[in-house]
Amino acid sequence: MIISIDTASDTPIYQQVRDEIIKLIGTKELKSGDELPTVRGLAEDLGINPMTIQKTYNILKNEGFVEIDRRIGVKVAGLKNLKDDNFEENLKKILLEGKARGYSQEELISEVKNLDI
Amino acid sequence: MIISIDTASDTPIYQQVRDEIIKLIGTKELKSGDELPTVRGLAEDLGINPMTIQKTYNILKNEGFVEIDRRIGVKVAGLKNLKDDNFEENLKKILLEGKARGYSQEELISEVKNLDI
Amino acid sequence: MIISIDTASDTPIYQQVRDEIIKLIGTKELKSGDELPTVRGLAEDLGINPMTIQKTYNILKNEGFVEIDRRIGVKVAGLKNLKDDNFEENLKKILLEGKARGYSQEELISEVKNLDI
Amino acid sequence: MIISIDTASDTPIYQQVRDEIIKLIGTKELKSGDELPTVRGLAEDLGINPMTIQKTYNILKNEGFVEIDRRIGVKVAGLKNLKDDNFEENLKKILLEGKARGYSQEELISEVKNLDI
DNA sequence: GTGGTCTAGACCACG
DNA sequence: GTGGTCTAGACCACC
Repeated sequence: MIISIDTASDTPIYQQVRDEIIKLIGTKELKSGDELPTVRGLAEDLGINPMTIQKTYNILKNEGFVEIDRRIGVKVAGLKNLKDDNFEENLKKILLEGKARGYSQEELISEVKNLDI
Repeated sequence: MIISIDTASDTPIYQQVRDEIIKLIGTKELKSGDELPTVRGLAEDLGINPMTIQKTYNILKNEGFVEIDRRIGVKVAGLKNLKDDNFEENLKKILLEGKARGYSQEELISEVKNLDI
Repeated sequence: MIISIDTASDTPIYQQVRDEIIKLIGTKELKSGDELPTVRGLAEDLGINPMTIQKTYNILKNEGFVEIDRRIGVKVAGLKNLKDDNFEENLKKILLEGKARGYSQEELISEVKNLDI
Repeated sequence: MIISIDTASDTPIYQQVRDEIIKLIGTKELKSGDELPTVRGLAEDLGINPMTIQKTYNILKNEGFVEIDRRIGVKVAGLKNLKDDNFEENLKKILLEGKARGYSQEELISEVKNLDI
């Protein structure tokens, strides 16, 4: 599982790791039922504090993306619709920023279509 | 100009104000050349410190969304293409989060189309 | 005389006008004895307050670049060496910034040579 | 790290500190990876408010000269070419001012060469 | 009038 | 420990 973080970024590391894992789910590189690395293992790989990964996994659980089983570990949750007002708000916000930056409707749509290539 | 902020949120106020203003530019409620409220005026309206707005305006200037004219105040910059790698990265990230949440390509595209209504 | 200013810039207008005039002297587009526009005329051309140009001319006089004769107006001063510690300090500062930005000695020297083309 | 500021100057303190740090990078007294003093530490040393240094570091980050790692603090960024139109503009402006002041091409070139001594 | 800078001191998030 | 945010109130430069 390829996750890259940037310790010099101003987004918190736990957040970056969350985003990266969600991206992997979005691209289907991680599918329902797939197991995620252990907290300790991933922390070592990334050279960061295990507590940071712990926090990431808790967030992902609360958001419904993963399930945590003390015996098995962490695995990607079954597909349900995780539609969320807050998410739609954020999506709209960034799409409007795109408009403000001068992107046309067509350009934004092609960004969406490019995801499935 | 209607801007709403949430002082209890964990996203910084200056950031929220930035996002709100960019949304207004995105929806064309603010057009090139329109004047923004004065630093002090907006700060008073929102019940926050002028320096916070000062920071917001400075960021918007650096991002190219507004121009600051000592004589007049702050106004929305002329339309140029403010395409930015970082922005595209963020857009892609949130679109993939949409996929991970179970949104279909069509649903995401209709979000884009809804912007122009 | 072609002078362009940017009212949205954060360098004061009087400063911009000063810099532009000095650039014209540096490129020999303005030579010793040449007359500068009147305060009022230049202010009108640029669409700014005459006091601003007045300030510019005073600065240029104090720096030794121009002479002001109440009867004739403002003209470029005779060539003398206006070497100045402060200037050398500034030059060194910006050259070092060039090094910090990764410019090589050769690149900086070619910038100097390009002035005479 | 020796940084001197002049609180009576009309160039902002945060700007002076920025310039001083860039000079240190330019002279290689600060190299890639070197850690800068903490915000509070440097502020105390200089007898100024921490927010002023905060602003300096933020500017340096945006300009690409430093990286801010939450875990460590602020360090000099890896060498990349930070070439910038605005910088070249400024360089040209001051070089032309040199010509206007009567410096010959050779004198200006020797200023560049002196940097490497 | 406008934006820009600075202070002193507080509180928070991150790791 | 680090940097980041915010306040309340002051003073300054520019036009």
